Amino acid sequence: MSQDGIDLETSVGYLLKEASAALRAAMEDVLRPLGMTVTHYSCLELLAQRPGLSGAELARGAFVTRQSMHVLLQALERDGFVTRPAEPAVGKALPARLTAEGRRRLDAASAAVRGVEVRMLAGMDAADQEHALRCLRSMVGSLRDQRASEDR
Amino acid sequence: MSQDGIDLETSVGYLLKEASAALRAAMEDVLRPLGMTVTHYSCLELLAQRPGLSGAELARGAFVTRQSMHVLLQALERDGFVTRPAEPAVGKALPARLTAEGRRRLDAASAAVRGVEVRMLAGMDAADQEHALRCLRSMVGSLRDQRASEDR
DNA sequence: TCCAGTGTGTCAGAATCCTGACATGAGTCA
DNA sequence: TGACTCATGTCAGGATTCTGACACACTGGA
Repeated sequence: MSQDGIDLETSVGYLLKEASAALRAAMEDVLRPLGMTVTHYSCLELLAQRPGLSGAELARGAFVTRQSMHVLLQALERDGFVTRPAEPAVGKALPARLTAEGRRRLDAASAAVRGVEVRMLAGMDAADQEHALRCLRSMVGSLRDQRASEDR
Repeated sequence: MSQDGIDLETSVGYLLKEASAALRAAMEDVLRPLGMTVTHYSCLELLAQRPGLSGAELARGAFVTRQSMHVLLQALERDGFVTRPAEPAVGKALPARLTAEGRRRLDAASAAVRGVEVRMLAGMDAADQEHALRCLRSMVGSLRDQRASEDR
């Protein structure tokens, strides 16, 4: 078998993907009864914490392209969960904001997602969680540096 | 702002998604010059470590549906990287195996991906990595238990 | 023996997301 | 002022993935 390759059982990268997939599946399970998708929820949650974000900024925060966020925002606006000015006040960016209805929908979804996260962290004490946060931030930072150094 | 919602800066779930997205982007960057996609690579790596896996098993290991893995396997077989018997020896499962050419392709890709993982873990010592592995395994386990208890 | 349950391969259609491209507005610098 | 770069919104097309469905094969219990 020529011991090269990456051992899946001890690969941080594989575990990372596995955990992310499991989290996404669990979120889909609790969001489906609410008629929401994960990207749906991510967009609303971002807007709640940082009102006035533009479509491109929301896309970066939700890890999708701005084209995908564009169609999502159109749907959210059509359904009355989000409002955007008809014309940009400055530049081209259209700052989006939650409507009262959007906030209501988000509150239900947010509670469900928080439940998922709590259950995900069961079995880990506060020190473990703090350490996990530091490790994840370190990984993100290292990957970003590496990517930037390849000028792209 | 009514302090509900999930603080994105301190949410393990958000960081998890961010790290996973960054890892995937970095892998795409190094695999693109080799003419491979991440799912492509995942399938080959899985087969190298566990020869004879069926399409459904590969799908679970690569976190896609078995329908998606089905079309991927057709392409890999057409390109001569993977072989499968024309008829199942037992049951319906068709055990897949890497060809010599597939193994060659994988070796190059595997080295590139290992480089990404090494750079991702830069700044973390052995103890940190071991701790991160335990945390990730704990999260996966908790999420799976929760999902199983809802019988689906 | 029969039969329900589970796992697998496969086909067809739909939904989702991305790549490519274009035009516009703002900032920078010579 | 004008050229250049960068970020944004938007449209069109294509690629990828998923959902739904069907048929078949093994297993275990009634």
